[in-house]
Amino acid sequence: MIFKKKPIVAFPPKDFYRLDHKMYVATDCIILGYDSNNLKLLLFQRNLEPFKGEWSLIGTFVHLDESLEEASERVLEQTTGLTNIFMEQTFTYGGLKRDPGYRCVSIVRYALIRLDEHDTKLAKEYHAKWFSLDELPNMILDHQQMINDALEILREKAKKQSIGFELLPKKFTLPQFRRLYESIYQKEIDPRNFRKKVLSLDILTKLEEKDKSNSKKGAFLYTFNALKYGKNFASKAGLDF
Amino acid sequence: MIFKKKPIVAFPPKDFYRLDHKMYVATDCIILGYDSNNLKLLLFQRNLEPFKGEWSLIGTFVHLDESLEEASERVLEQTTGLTNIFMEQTFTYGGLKRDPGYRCVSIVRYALIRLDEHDTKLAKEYHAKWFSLDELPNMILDHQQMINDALEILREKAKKQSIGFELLPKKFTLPQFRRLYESIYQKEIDPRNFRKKVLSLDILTKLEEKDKSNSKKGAFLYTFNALKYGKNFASKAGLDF
DNA sequence: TATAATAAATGTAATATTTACATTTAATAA
DNA sequence: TTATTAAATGTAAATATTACATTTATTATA
Repeated sequence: MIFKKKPIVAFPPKDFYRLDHKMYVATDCIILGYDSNNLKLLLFQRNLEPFKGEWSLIGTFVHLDESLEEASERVLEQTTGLTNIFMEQTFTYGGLKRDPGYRCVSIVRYALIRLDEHDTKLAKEYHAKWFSLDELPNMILDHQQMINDALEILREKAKKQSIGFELLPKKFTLPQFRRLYESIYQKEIDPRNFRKKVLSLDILTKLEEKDKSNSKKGAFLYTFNALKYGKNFASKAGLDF
Repeated sequence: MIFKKKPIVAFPPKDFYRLDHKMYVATDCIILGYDSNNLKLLLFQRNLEPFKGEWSLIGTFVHLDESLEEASERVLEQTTGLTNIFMEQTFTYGGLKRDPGYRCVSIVRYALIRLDEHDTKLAKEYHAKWFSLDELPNMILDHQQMINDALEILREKAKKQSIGFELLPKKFTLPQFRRLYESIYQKEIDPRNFRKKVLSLDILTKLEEKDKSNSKKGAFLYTFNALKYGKNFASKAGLDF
Protein backbone atom coordinates (compact mmCIF):
# COMPACT_ATOMS: atom_id res chain seq x y z
CA MET A 1 0.00 0.00 0.00
CA ILE A 2 1.27 3.40 -0.94
CA PHE A 3 0.56 6.49 1.13
CA LYS A 4 -0.53 9.39 -1.03
CA LYS A 5 -0.37 11.81 1.86
CA LYS A 6 1.15 11.85 5.32
CA PRO A 7 0.57 8.49 6.97
CA ILE A 8 -1.94 8.27 9.77
CA VAL A 9 -1.77 6.42 13.01
CA ALA A 10 -3.75 3.33 12.16
CA PHE A 11 -0.72 2.33 10.14
CA PRO A 12 2.19 3.86 12.02
CA PRO A 13 5.62 3.53 10.49
CA LYS A 14 8.28 2.63 13.01
CA ASP A 15 9.61 6.16 13.37
CA PHE A 16 6.23 7.54 14.19
CA TYR A 17 6.47 7.43 17.95
CA ARG A 18 8.67 10.44 17.91
CA LEU A 19 9.48 12.76 20.69
CA ASP A 20 8.47 15.78 18.69
CA HIS A 21 4.85 14.75 18.79
CA LYS A 22 4.67 14.83 22.55
CA MET A 23 2.83 17.59 24.32
CA TYR A 24 2.00 18.78 27.77
CA VAL A 25 -1.29 17.39 28.91
CA ALA A 26 -3.10 19.32 31.59
CA THR A 27 -6.46 19.09 33.25
CA ASP A 28 -8.48 22.04 34.44
CA CYS A 29 -11.11 21.75 37.07
CA ILE A 30 -14.36 23.67 37.24
CA ILE A 31 -15.38 23.51 40.88
CA LEU A 32 -19.01 24.43 41.41
CA GLY A 33 -20.86 24.90 44.64
CA TYR A 34 -24.20 26.32 45.68
CA ASP A 35 -24.56 28.87 48.41
CA SER A 36 -27.19 31.37 49.49
CA ASN A 37 -29.25 30.92 46.36
CA ASN A 38 -26.42 31.15 43.88
CA LEU A 39 -24.35 28.75 41.91
CA LYS A 40 -20.72 29.57 42.60
CA LEU A 41 -17.39 28.82 41.05
CA LEU A 42 -14.04 28.47 42.77
CA LEU A 43 -11.33 30.49 41.06
CA PHE A 44 -7.68 30.86 41.89
CA GLN A 45 -5.47 33.89 41.82
CA ARG A 46 -2.09 32.92 40.48
CA ASN A 47 0.89 33.83 42.61
CA LEU A 48 3.56 33.06 40.04
CA GLU A 49 4.34 33.96 36.47
CA PRO A 50 3.03 33.53 33.93
CA PHE A 51 -0.20 35.45 34.54
CA LYS A 52 0.74 36.30 38.13
CA GLY A 53 -2.16 37.98 39.91
CA GLU A 54 -4.72 36.90 37.35
CA TRP A 55 -7.65 34.60 37.96
CA SER A 56 -7.86 31.11 36.57
CA LEU A 57 -9.37 27.70 37.02
CA ILE A 58 -7.28 25.32 39.00
CA GLY A 59 -5.37 22.80 36.94
CA THR A 60 -2.38 20.56 36.84
CA PHE A 61 -0.25 18.69 34.40
CA VAL A 62 -1.31 15.11 34.11
CA HIS A 63 1.52 12.96 35.40
CA LEU A 64 2.70 9.99 33.42
CA ASP A 65 1.77 7.65 36.24
CA GLU A 66 -1.83 8.76 36.73
CA SER A 67 -5.02 8.73 34.70
CA LEU A 68 -6.83 11.88 33.64
CA GLU A 69 -9.39 11.25 36.34
CA GLU A 70 -6.76 10.79 39.00
CA ALA A 71 -5.12 14.05 38.01
CA SER A 72 -8.26 16.13 38.34
CA GLU A 73 -9.23 14.36 41.54
CA ARG A 74 -5.80 15.12 42.93
CA VAL A 75 -6.27 18.80 42.20
CA LEU A 76 -9.75 18.80 43.67
CA GLU A 77 -8.58 17.14 46.86
CA GLN A 78 -5.60 19.45 47.21
CA THR A 79 -7.70 22.56 46.99
CA THR A 80 -10.92 21.50 48.72
CA GLY A 81 -9.96 18.48 50.80
CA LEU A 82 -12.75 16.53 49.13
CA THR A 83 -12.68 13.05 47.65
CA ASN A 84 -15.38 10.92 46.06
CA ILE A 85 -16.95 13.87 44.35
CA PHE A 86 -19.16 13.93 41.27
CA MET A 87 -16.99 14.98 38.36
CA GLU A 88 -17.70 14.86 34.68
CA GLN A 89 -15.59 15.52 31.63
CA THR A 90 -16.65 18.34 29.36
CA PHE A 91 -14.26 19.07 26.52
CA THR A 92 -10.60 19.08 25.72
CA TYR A 93 -9.05 22.32 24.57
CA GLY A 94 -6.05 22.12 22.32
CA GLY A 95 -5.80 25.21 20.19
CA LEU A 96 -2.39 25.88 18.79
CA LYS A 97 -2.01 29.16 20.57
CA ARG A 98 -4.10 28.57 23.64
CA ASP A 99 -1.09 28.65 25.92
CA PRO A 100 1.78 30.96 25.03
CA GLY A 101 5.23 29.46 24.90
CA TYR A 102 4.44 25.78 24.93
CA ARG A 103 1.90 23.48 23.36
CA CYS A 104 -0.50 22.14 25.90
CA VAL A 105 -3.88 20.47 25.62
CA SER A 106 -6.18 20.60 28.58
CA ILE A 107 -8.95 18.20 29.51
CA VAL A 108 -11.67 19.92 31.51
CA ARG A 109 -13.85 18.32 34.17
CA TYR A 110 -16.38 19.97 36.35
CA ALA A 111 -16.98 19.03 39.97
CA LEU A 112 -20.14 19.54 42.00
CA ILE A 113 -19.47 19.93 45.70
CA ARG A 114 -21.36 20.89 48.82
CA LEU A 115 -19.95 24.24 49.85
CA ASP A 116 -20.44 23.50 53.51
CA GLU A 117 -18.17 20.49 53.32
CA HIS A 118 -15.06 21.89 51.74
CA ASP A 119 -11.89 22.91 53.56
CA THR A 120 -11.83 26.71 53.56
CA LYS A 121 -8.34 26.78 55.01
CA LEU A 122 -7.02 25.01 51.93
CA ALA A 123 -8.93 27.39 49.67
CA LYS A 124 -7.27 30.30 51.40
CA GLU A 125 -3.84 28.70 51.06
CA TYR A 126 -4.38 28.39 47.34
CA HIS A 127 -5.59 31.97 46.96
CA ALA A 128 -8.99 30.73 45.95
CA LYS A 129 -12.23 32.62 46.01
CA TRP A 130 -15.83 31.72 45.26
CA PHE A 131 -17.52 33.78 42.55
CA SER A 132 -21.12 34.00 41.53
CA LEU A 133 -21.53 33.16 37.87
CA ASP A 134 -22.77 36.64 37.09
CA GLU A 135 -19.75 38.35 38.55
CA LEU A 136 -16.84 36.36 37.25
CA PRO A 137 -13.57 38.23 36.85
CA ASN A 138 -11.49 38.17 33.70
CA MET A 139 -9.67 34.90 33.44
CA ILE A 140 -6.53 33.71 31.72
CA LEU A 141 -6.40 31.84 28.44
CA ASP A 142 -9.59 30.09 27.37
CA HIS A 143 -10.91 29.55 30.87
CA GLN A 144 -14.03 31.63 30.35
CA GLN A 145 -14.87 29.49 27.33
CA MET A 146 -14.30 26.35 29.37
CA ILE A 147 -16.76 27.63 31.95
CA ASN A 148 -19.38 28.56 29.38
CA ASP A 149 -19.16 25.11 27.82
CA ALA A 150 -19.32 23.39 31.20
CA LEU A 151 -22.42 25.32 32.23
CA GLU A 152 -24.16 24.32 29.04
CA ILE A 153 -23.37 20.70 29.74
CA LEU A 154 -24.43 21.11 33.35
CA ARG A 155 -27.79 22.45 32.21
CA GLU A 156 -28.37 19.35 30.13
CA LYS A 157 -27.23 17.17 32.99
CA ALA A 158 -29.58 18.92 35.38
CA LYS A 159 -32.53 17.91 33.25
CA LYS A 160 -31.76 14.25 33.55
CA GLN A 161 -30.24 14.01 36.94
CA SER A 162 -30.99 15.73 40.18
CA ILE A 163 -27.91 17.89 40.40
CA GLY A 164 -29.24 18.87 43.83
CA PHE A 165 -28.03 15.58 45.15
CA GLU A 166 -24.48 16.81 44.73
CA LEU A 167 -24.79 20.52 45.40
CA LEU A 168 -27.33 20.94 48.18
CA PRO A 169 -26.59 20.29 51.83
CA LYS A 170 -27.86 16.97 53.14
CA LYS A 171 -30.99 18.72 54.41
CA PHE A 172 -32.54 21.34 52.20
CA THR A 173 -35.82 23.08 51.52
CA LEU A 174 -37.85 23.03 48.34
CA PRO A 175 -37.39 26.77 47.77
CA GLN A 176 -33.64 26.20 48.07
CA PHE A 177 -33.81 23.37 45.58
CA ARG A 178 -35.85 25.53 43.26
CA ARG A 179 -33.43 28.43 43.47
CA LEU A 180 -30.61 26.08 42.62
CA TYR A 181 -32.41 25.13 39.44
CA GLU A 182 -33.23 28.73 38.75
CA SER A 183 -29.58 29.62 38.95
CA ILE A 184 -28.60 26.71 36.72
CA TYR A 185 -31.24 27.47 34.08
CA GLN A 186 -30.90 31.20 34.58
CA LYS A 187 -34.64 31.72 34.66
CA GLU A 188 -37.49 31.87 37.12
CA ILE A 189 -39.42 28.71 37.80
CA ASP A 190 -42.97 28.83 39.11
CA PRO A 191 -42.91 27.52 42.70
CA ARG A 192 -46.12 25.53 42.29
CA ASN A 193 -44.94 23.88 39.11
CA PHE A 194 -41.50 23.16 40.51
CA ARG A 195 -42.91 21.60 43.63
CA LYS A 196 -45.38 19.52 41.67
CA LYS A 197 -42.76 18.11 39.36
CA VAL A 198 -40.12 17.46 41.97
CA LEU A 199 -42.51 15.78 44.36
CA SER A 200 -43.99 13.69 41.58
CA LEU A 201 -40.57 12.14 41.03
CA ASP A 202 -40.85 10.68 44.51
CA ILE A 203 -37.17 10.95 45.34
CA LEU A 204 -37.39 13.08 48.48
CA THR A 205 -38.10 12.41 52.12
CA LYS A 206 -39.88 15.17 53.99
CA LEU A 207 -38.59 15.85 57.51
CA GLU A 208 -40.45 17.27 60.49
CA GLU A 209 -37.87 20.03 60.86
CA LYS A 210 -38.15 23.47 59.34
CA ASP A 211 -35.48 25.88 58.22
CA LYS A 212 -36.43 29.34 59.42
CA SER A 213 -33.42 31.25 58.18
CA ASN A 214 -35.32 32.65 55.23
CA SER A 215 -38.79 33.29 56.54
CA LYS A 216 -40.85 33.53 59.69
CA LYS A 217 -43.01 30.67 58.63
CA GLY A 218 -40.06 28.49 57.84
CA ALA A 219 -39.75 25.89 55.09
CA PHE A 220 -39.79 22.18 55.63
CA LEU A 221 -36.53 20.37 55.21
CA TYR A 222 -36.13 17.41 52.89
CA THR A 223 -33.44 14.87 52.16
CA PHE A 224 -32.79 12.92 49.02
CA ASN A 225 -33.77 9.33 49.23
CA ALA A 226 -30.95 7.57 47.42
CA LEU A 227 -32.93 4.37 47.13
CA LYS A 228 -35.99 5.99 45.63
CA TYR A 229 -33.77 8.19 43.54
CA GLY A 230 -32.19 5.25 41.80
CA LYS A 231 -35.57 3.64 41.21
CA ASN A 232 -37.71 6.61 40.30
CA PHE A 233 -35.61 9.08 38.40
CA ALA A 234 -35.71 7.12 35.17
CA SER A 235 -38.75 9.24 34.26
CA LYS A 236 -38.46 10.63 30.79
CA ALA A 237 -39.28 14.18 31.77
CA GLY A 238 -36.82 14.48 34.61
CA LEU A 239 -36.27 18.02 35.82
CA ASP A 240 -36.65 20.00 32.67
CA PHE A 241 -38.33 23.39 33.10
CA MET B 1 2.93 30.33 51.01
CA ILE B 2 3.97 26.80 51.81
CA PHE B 3 2.86 23.80 49.79
CA LYS B 4 1.66 20.99 51.99
CA LYS B 5 1.46 18.60 49.07
CA LYS B 6 2.76 18.45 45.52
CA PRO B 7 2.32 21.84 43.88
CA ILE B 8 -0.32 22.25 41.23
CA VAL B 9 -0.21 24.05 37.96
CA ALA B 10 -1.85 27.32 38.88
CA PHE B 11 1.39 28.07 40.68
CA PRO B 12 4.00 26.30 38.60
CA PRO B 13 7.56 26.31 39.93
CA LYS B 14 10.12 26.99 37.24
CA ASP B 15 11.12 23.37 36.78
CA PHE B 16 7.58 22.28 36.20
CA TYR B 17 7.58 22.40 32.43
CA ARG B 18 9.51 19.23 32.31
CA LEU B 19 9.93 16.86 29.46
CA ASP B 20 8.82 13.91 31.52
CA HIS B 21 5.31 15.24 31.69
CA LYS B 22 4.87 15.20 27.97
CA MET B 23 2.70 12.61 26.32
CA TYR B 24 1.54 11.50 22.94
CA VAL B 25 -1.69 13.18 22.01
CA ALA B 26 -3.83 11.41 19.46
CA THR B 27 -7.26 11.94 18.04
CA ASP B 28 -9.59 9.17 16.98
CA CYS B 29 -12.35 9.67 14.53
CA ILE B 30 -15.75 8.02 14.57
CA ILE B 31 -16.99 8.27 11.01
CA LEU B 32 -20.71 7.66 10.71
CA GLY B 33 -22.81 7.36 7.61
CA TYR B 34 -26.30 6.20 6.77
CA ASP B 35 -27.07 3.71 4.09
CA SER B 36 -29.95 1.42 3.18
CA ASN B 37 -31.76 2.03 6.43
CA ASN B 38 -28.80 1.57 8.72
CA LEU B 39 -26.40 3.78 10.55
CA LYS B 40 -22.91 2.65 9.64
CA LEU B 41 -19.44 3.13 10.96
CA LEU B 42 -16.20 3.21 9.03
CA LEU B 43 -13.54 0.97 10.56
CA PHE B 44 -10.00 0.31 9.51
CA GLN B 45 -8.05 -2.89 9.42
CA ARG B 46 -4.51 -2.22 10.54
CA ASN B 47 -1.80 -3.37 8.21
CA LEU B 48 1.10 -2.83 10.59
CA GLU B 49 2.06 -3.78 14.10
CA PRO B 50 0.97 -3.27 16.72
CA PHE B 51 -2.43 -4.92 16.33
CA LYS B 52 -1.83 -5.84 12.70
CA GLY B 53 -4.98 -7.24 11.12
CA GLU B 54 -7.26 -5.97 13.85
CA TRP B 55 -10.01 -3.43 13.44
CA SER B 56 -9.85 0.07 14.81
CA LEU B 57 -11.11 3.59 14.47
CA ILE B 58 -8.97 5.78 12.36
CA GLY B 59 -6.73 8.16 14.26
CA THR B 60 -3.56 10.14 14.19
CA PHE B 61 -1.13 11.80 16.47
CA VAL B 62 -1.87 15.46 16.83
CA HIS B 63 1.02 17.39 15.35
CA LEU B 64 2.58 20.23 17.24
CA ASP B 65 1.65 22.64 14.50
CA GLU B 66 -2.05 21.84 14.24
CA SER B 67 -5.06 22.14 16.47
CA LEU B 68 -7.06 19.14 17.66
CA GLU B 69 -9.73 19.98 15.13
CA GLU B 70 -7.25 20.23 12.29
CA ALA B 71 -5.82 16.86 13.18
CA SER B 72 -9.15 15.04 13.06
CA GLU B 73 -10.18 16.89 9.93
CA ARG B 74 -6.91 15.86 8.33
CA VAL B 75 -7.66 12.21 9.07
CA LEU B 76 -11.19 12.52 7.84
CA GLU B 77 -10.12 14.07 4.59
CA GLN B 78 -7.37 11.54 4.04
CA THR B 79 -9.70 8.61 4.41
CA THR B 80 -12.92 9.93 2.88
CA GLY B 81 -11.87 12.87 0.74
CA LEU B 82 -14.38 15.03 2.59
CA THR B 83 -13.91 18.49 4.06
CA ASN B 84 -16.30 20.83 5.83
CA ILE B 85 -18.01 18.02 7.65
CA PHE B 86 -20.01 18.12 10.85
CA MET B 87 -17.74 16.89 13.62
CA GLU B 88 -18.19 17.05 17.34
CA GLN B 89 -15.95 16.21 20.24
CA THR B 90 -17.09 13.49 22.58
CA PHE B 91 -14.56 12.56 25.26
CA THR B 92 -10.88 12.25 25.83
CA TYR B 93 -9.53 8.90 26.87
CA GLY B 94 -6.37 8.84 28.92
CA GLY B 95 -6.24 5.76 31.05
CA LEU B 96 -2.78 4.78 32.18
CA LYS B 97 -2.82 1.47 30.41
CA ARG B 98 -5.04 2.25 27.47
CA ASP B 99 -2.22 1.92 24.99
CA PRO B 100 0.50 -0.61 25.68
CA GLY B 101 4.06 0.60 25.61
CA TYR B 102 3.58 4.34 25.60
CA ARG B 103 1.37 6.83 27.35
CA CYS B 104 -1.10 8.39 24.98
CA VAL B 105 -4.30 10.32 25.48
CA SER B 106 -6.80 10.39 22.68
CA ILE B 107 -9.40 13.00 21.92
CA VAL B 108 -12.39 11.53 20.11
CA ARG B 109 -14.60 13.31 17.62
CA TYR B 110 -17.41 11.87 15.58
CA ALA B 111 -18.15 12.87 12.02
CA LEU B 112 -21.48 12.63 10.19
CA ILE B 113 -21.08 12.18 6.47
CA ARG B 114 -23.25 11.39 3.47
CA LEU B 115 -22.19 7.96 2.34
CA ASP B 116 -22.86 8.75 -1.28
CA GLU B 117 -20.34 11.56 -1.25
CA HIS B 118 -17.26 9.90 0.12
CA ASP B 119 -14.32 8.62 -1.89
CA THR B 120 -14.59 4.84 -1.90
CA LYS B 121 -11.21 4.50 -3.56
CA LEU B 122 -9.56 6.12 -0.58
CA ALA B 123 -11.49 3.91 1.80
CA LYS B 124 -10.19 0.88 -0.02
CA GLU B 125 -6.63 2.18 0.08
CA TYR B 126 -6.86 2.52 3.83
CA HIS B 127 -8.36 -0.95 4.29
CA ALA B 128 -11.55 0.57 5.51
CA LYS B 129 -14.95 -1.05 5.69
CA TRP B 130 -18.40 0.13 6.66
CA PHE B 131 -20.07 -1.78 9.49
CA SER B 132 -23.60 -1.72 10.75
CA LEU B 133 -23.70 -0.87 14.41
CA ASP B 134 -25.15 -4.25 15.28
CA GLU B 135 -22.39 -6.20 13.62
CA LEU B 136 -19.25 -4.44 14.74
CA PRO B 137 -16.12 -6.58 14.93
CA ASN B 138 -13.84 -6.68 17.94
CA MET B 139 -11.76 -3.56 18.05
CA ILE B 140 -8.42 -2.65 19.56
CA LEU B 141 -7.91 -0.81 22.82
CA ASP B 142 -10.87 1.19 24.12
CA HIS B 143 -12.37 1.85 20.69
CA GLN B 144 -15.62 0.03 21.45
CA GLN B 145 -16.07 2.21 24.50
CA MET B 146 -15.39 5.31 22.41
CA ILE B 147 -18.11 4.25 20.01
CA ASN B 148 -20.61 3.52 22.75
CA ASP B 149 -20.02 6.93 24.27
CA ALA B 150 -20.27 8.67 20.91
CA LEU B 151 -23.57 6.99 20.10
CA GLU B 152 -25.00 8.13 23.40
CA ILE B 153 -23.98 11.68 22.63
CA LEU B 154 -25.30 11.37 19.11
CA ARG B 155 -28.67 10.28 20.48
CA GLU B 156 -28.87 13.40 22.58
CA LYS B 157 -27.76 15.51 19.66
CA ALA B 158 -30.37 13.97 17.41
CA LYS B 159 -33.10 15.20 19.75
CA LYS B 160 -32.05 18.79 19.41
CA GLN B 161 -30.74 18.93 15.91
CA SER B 162 -31.83 17.30 12.72
CA ILE B 163 -28.98 14.89 12.29
CA GLY B 164 -30.58 14.04 8.96
CA PHE B 165 -29.22 17.23 7.57
CA GLU B 166 -25.75 15.72 7.76
CA LEU B 167 -26.41 12.04 7.10
CA LEU B 168 -29.15 11.86 4.49
CA PRO B 169 -28.61 12.47 0.81
CA LYS B 170 -29.66 15.88 -0.41
CA LYS B 171 -33.01 14.43 -1.48
CA PHE B 172 -34.62 11.90 0.83
CA THR B 173 -37.98 10.43 1.69
CA LEU B 174 -39.80 10.61 5.01
CA PRO B 175 -39.60 6.84 5.55
CA GLN B 176 -35.86 7.13 4.99
CA PHE B 177 -35.63 9.93 7.50
CA ARG B 178 -37.66 7.91 9.96
CA ARG B 179 -35.53 4.84 9.58
CA LEU B 180 -32.46 6.95 10.25
CA TYR B 181 -33.97 8.03 13.55
CA GLU B 182 -35.03 4.48 14.28
CA SER B 183 -31.49 3.32 13.85
CA ILE B 184 -30.13 6.13 16.01
CA TYR B 185 -32.64 5.56 18.81
CA GLN B 186 -32.64 1.81 18.30
CA LYS B 187 -36.40 1.59 18.45
CA GLU B 188 -39.41 1.68 16.18
CA ILE B 189 -41.10 5.01 15.62
CA ASP B 190 -44.73 5.16 14.55
CA PRO B 191 -44.81 6.49 10.97
CA ARG B 192 -47.80 8.74 11.60
CA ASN B 193 -46.29 10.26 14.69
CA PHE B 194 -42.92 10.72 13.08
CA ARG B 195 -44.39 12.40 10.05
CA LYS B 196 -46.57 14.66 12.17
CA LYS B 197 -43.68 15.85 14.31
CA VAL B 198 -41.17 16.31 11.54
CA LEU B 199 -43.59 18.18 9.31
CA SER B 200 -44.69 20.37 12.20
CA LEU B 201 -41.13 21.63 12.50
CA ASP B 202 -41.53 23.14 9.05
CA ILE B 203 -37.95 22.59 7.98
CA LEU B 204 -38.54 20.51 4.85
CA THR B 205 -39.42 21.26 1.28
CA LYS B 206 -41.54 18.65 -0.48
CA LEU B 207 -40.52 17.90 -4.06
CA GLU B 208 -42.67 16.67 -6.94
CA GLU B 209 -40.38 13.70 -7.47
CA LYS B 210 -40.82 10.28 -5.97
CA ASP B 211 -38.30 7.67 -5.00
CA LYS B 212 -39.58 4.29 -6.16
CA SER B 213 -36.66 2.16 -5.11
CA ASN B 214 -38.49 0.89 -2.04
CA SER B 215 -42.04 0.54 -3.13
CA LYS B 216 -44.32 0.45 -6.11
CA LYS B 217 -46.18 3.48 -4.93
CA GLY B 218 -43.03 5.42 -4.32
CA ALA B 219 -42.33 7.96 -1.60
CA PHE B 220 -42.12 11.68 -2.14
CA LEU B 221 -38.69 13.22 -1.92
CA TYR B 222 -37.91 16.11 0.38
CA THR B 223 -35.00 18.43 0.93
CA PHE B 224 -33.96 20.30 4.03
CA ASN B 225 -34.68 23.96 3.88
CA ALA B 226 -31.62 25.47 5.52
CA LEU B 227 -33.31 28.82 5.94
CA LYS B 228 -36.40 27.43 7.63
CA TYR B 229 -34.22 25.04 9.56
CA GLY B 230 -32.30 27.85 11.22
CA LYS B 231 -35.50 29.71 12.00
CA ASN B 232 -37.79 26.91 13.04
CA PHE B 233 -35.80 24.28 14.81
CA ALA B 234 -35.55 26.21 18.06
CA SER B 235 -38.67 24.32 19.15
CA LYS B 236 -38.27 22.89 22.60
CA ALA B 237 -39.39 19.43 21.69
CA GLY B 238 -37.16 18.95 18.68
CA LEU B 239 -37.00 15.40 17.43
CA ASP B 240 -37.35 13.44 20.60
CA PHE B 241 -39.33 10.20 20.28
C1' DT C 1 -56.97 -5.61 -18.39
C1' DA C 2 -58.09 -7.14 -13.92
C1' DT C 3 -56.05 -8.47 -9.78
C1' DA C 4 -52.64 -9.04 -6.23
C1' DA C 5 -49.11 -7.16 -3.76
C1' DT C 6 -46.58 -3.59 -1.35
C1' DA C 7 -45.06 0.27 1.02
C1' DA C 8 -46.68 5.19 1.49
C1' DA C 9 -49.82 8.34 3.16
C1' DT C 10 -53.06 9.84 6.33
C1' DG C 11 -56.46 11.36 11.07
C1' DT C 12 -58.30 11.05 15.49
C1' DA C 13 -59.17 10.22 20.23
C1' DA C 14 -57.10 9.33 24.79
C1' DT C 15 -53.56 10.37 27.79
C1' DA C 16 -49.88 12.86 29.77
C1' DT C 17 -47.30 16.93 30.34
C1' DT C 18 -46.64 21.75 30.65
C1' DT C 19 -47.97 26.21 31.55
C1' DA C 20 -50.30 30.02 33.70
C1' DC C 21 -52.15 31.95 37.51
C1' DA C 22 -53.83 33.86 43.08
C1' DT C 23 -54.96 32.79 47.78
C1' DT C 24 -54.23 30.95 52.29
C1' DT C 25 -51.10 29.72 56.03
C1' DA C 26 -47.58 29.64 59.70
C1' DA C 27 -44.56 32.05 62.31
C1' DT C 28 -42.27 36.17 63.98
C1' DA C 29 -41.73 40.99 65.05
C1' DA C 30 -43.63 45.25 65.99
C1' DT D 1 -53.37 42.25 68.14
C1' DT D 2 -51.70 43.28 64.00
C1' DA D 3 -48.46 43.61 60.25
C1' DT D 4 -45.17 41.30 57.71
C1' DT D 5 -43.06 37.73 55.09
C1' DA D 6 -42.04 33.77 52.60
C1' DA D 7 -44.06 29.00 52.25
C1' DA D 8 -47.53 26.11 50.79
C1' DT D 9 -51.09 24.85 47.87
C1' DG D 10 -54.91 23.56 43.33
C1' DT D 11 -56.99 23.98 39.06
C1' DA D 12 -58.06 24.81 34.37
C1' DA D 13 -56.31 25.53 29.66
C1' DA D 14 -53.05 24.55 26.34
C1' DT D 15 -49.82 21.65 24.40
C1' DA D 16 -47.48 17.41 23.45
C1' DT D 17 -47.38 12.53 23.23
C1' DT D 18 -49.03 8.13 22.37
C1' DA D 19 -51.75 4.50 20.36
C1' DC D 20 -53.98 2.75 16.69
C1' DA D 21 -56.18 1.03 11.22
C1' DT D 22 -57.53 2.23 6.63
C1' DT D 23 -56.97 4.02 2.11
C1' DT D 24 -53.99 5.04 -1.84
C1' DA D 25 -50.70 4.87 -5.66
C1' DT D 26 -48.10 2.10 -8.32
C1' DT D 27 -46.11 -2.07 -10.30
C1' DA D 28 -46.03 -6.87 -11.38
C1' DT D 29 -48.45 -10.75 -12.64
C1' DA D 30 -52.27 -13.69 -13.67
